[in-house]
Amino acid sequence: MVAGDTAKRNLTKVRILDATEQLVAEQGFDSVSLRDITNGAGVNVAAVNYHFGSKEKLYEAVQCRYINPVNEERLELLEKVLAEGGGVREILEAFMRPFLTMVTRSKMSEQLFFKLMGRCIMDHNASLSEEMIPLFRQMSGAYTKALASAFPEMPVDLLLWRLHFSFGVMANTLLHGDVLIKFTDGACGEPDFETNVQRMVDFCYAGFVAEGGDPR
Amino acid sequence: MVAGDTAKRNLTKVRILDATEQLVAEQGFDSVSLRDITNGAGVNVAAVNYHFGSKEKLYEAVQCRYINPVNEERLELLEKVLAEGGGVREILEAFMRPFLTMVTRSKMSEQLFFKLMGRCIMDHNASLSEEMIPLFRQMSGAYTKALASAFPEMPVDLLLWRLHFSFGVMANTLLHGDVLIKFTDGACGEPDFETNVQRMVDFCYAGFVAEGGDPR
DNA sequence: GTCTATAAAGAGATAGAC
DNA sequence: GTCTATCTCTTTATAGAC
Repeated sequence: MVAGDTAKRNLTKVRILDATEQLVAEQGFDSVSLRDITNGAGVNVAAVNYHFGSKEKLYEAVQCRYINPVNEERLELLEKVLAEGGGVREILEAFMRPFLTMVTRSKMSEQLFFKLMGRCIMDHNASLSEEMIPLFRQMSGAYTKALASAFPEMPVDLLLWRLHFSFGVMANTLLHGDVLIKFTDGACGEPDFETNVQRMVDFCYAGFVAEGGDPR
Repeated sequence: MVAGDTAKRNLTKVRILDATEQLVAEQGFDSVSLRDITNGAGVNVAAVNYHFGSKEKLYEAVQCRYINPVNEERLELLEKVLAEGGGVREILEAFMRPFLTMVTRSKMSEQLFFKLMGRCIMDHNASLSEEMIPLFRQMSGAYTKALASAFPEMPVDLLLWRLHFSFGVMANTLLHGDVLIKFTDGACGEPDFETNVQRMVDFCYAGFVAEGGDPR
C-alpha cells in the first residue's frame, strides 16, 4: 500500500464521518439512514460497511471522535486545577469547558456542534459506545474524588446526585439551548457558550455549596 | 351506539395507550414498532390506525396523557403558592412536584413512569406535539413571571437561562436517574422521587439566588 | 477500494370481508 | 369495531464485477 491509497481511504472515511456528524446533529441518531449519510458524503452506499463494518460502529466512531478527547481534557484540566489549589468553582469549570475547546476542531457551526455533543451524551438509545465507557468512568471517578475532598462532610450519595444535577444542566444546555431561544422568541438572548459556561458554573457552584455542603 | 360499545372501544384504545407507554418508556419512541405495540396490547395491527389515525398521532396522545395534566397542576400549584405568599423555593417545588402526583395515575412502576416523562420532555425528535404547546407556553410564562417578581433586579435573560438550567436538572433526573444508579454501582443510593424533588429544589434554589440574583 | 445490483427483513398503512 | 391479507416503501447489509 502506498501513501496515496492511505490518503484516499482516509479521505472517504473522514467524509463519511463529517457527513454523519452533520446529519446526526441536525436530525438525531435514529432519524438518519445510511443513504442519507452516503449521499451527504458523496460516496457509495457500500462504503460505510466497508470502512466501518456497520452503521452501529459508524455511530460509535462519531461519538468517540469528540467525547473521548473531551473526557481526556477534563482529566487534564482537573489535574491542573488540583495542582494549583483550585476550588469547587474551578473544578466545575474544568468539567464544562472542554466542549468549548473541542468546538474548534469541528467543521460544524458552534450551535450544531453543541447539539451533536448533547445527543452523544443524552441519546442512550443509540448505544452508549463501549469504547468510551472506561475513560468516562475514570473521568467521573476523578471528579467525584476531587469534589469529595472539597466537601468532606457531604454524604457521598448527595454529592453524586449534585454532580448528576450539574451534568443535567450542561447536557440540557448543549442539547436544547436552541429550544429555549426559539421558545422565548429570543428573550433569553443568544449568548455564546463562554457566557453559558460561566452561568452554568455559577449556578452549579451555588447548588453544590447549598445547605448540607461544606465548601473549601 | 350503546354503553357497551363505548366501553369496548375505550377498552381497546386504553389498552393501546397502556402498551405504548410501557414500551416507549422501556425502549424510546424511535425503537418501538406498531407490531410491538399491538402485540403488547393484544389487539389487531389495524386497531392503531382505526383508533388514532397514525402512529404519530398515537405518540402525541401518549405524550399529552400525562404532560398536559402535569402542566395544569403546575399552574394550579403556582397560583396557590403565590396566593399564600410563597417564595422561590416553593415556586420551584411547584414546578417539580407534579410528576410525583401524576405517577399514581399510571399502571407503570415509578422508575418506568419517570423514564417515560423524561422521554416526553427530552425526545424532541418524536414530534413535540402541537396539542401540548399552548399549555406549555402558558405554564412557562407564568413561572417566568413569578420568578421575575421574586428577582426584580435579575436580567430577564439570566433568569430564563436559570429556569432552563433547572429544567435540565429535572429532565436529566427523570430520564437518566437510573443511569446514575447503575453507573455508580449504587453508591448514590436509590432515593425515592420525593427525596430527589427536595434535593433538586435545594440545588436549583441555591442556583437561582447565586450572585446577580435578588431573592425575596 | 469502489461500484452495481439485489437480497432479506421490517416498517406503516389500508382495502375489504365479517 | 375488528379482522385478514396485502401493498408499498425503506431499511441495512452484502455478493460479486471491476
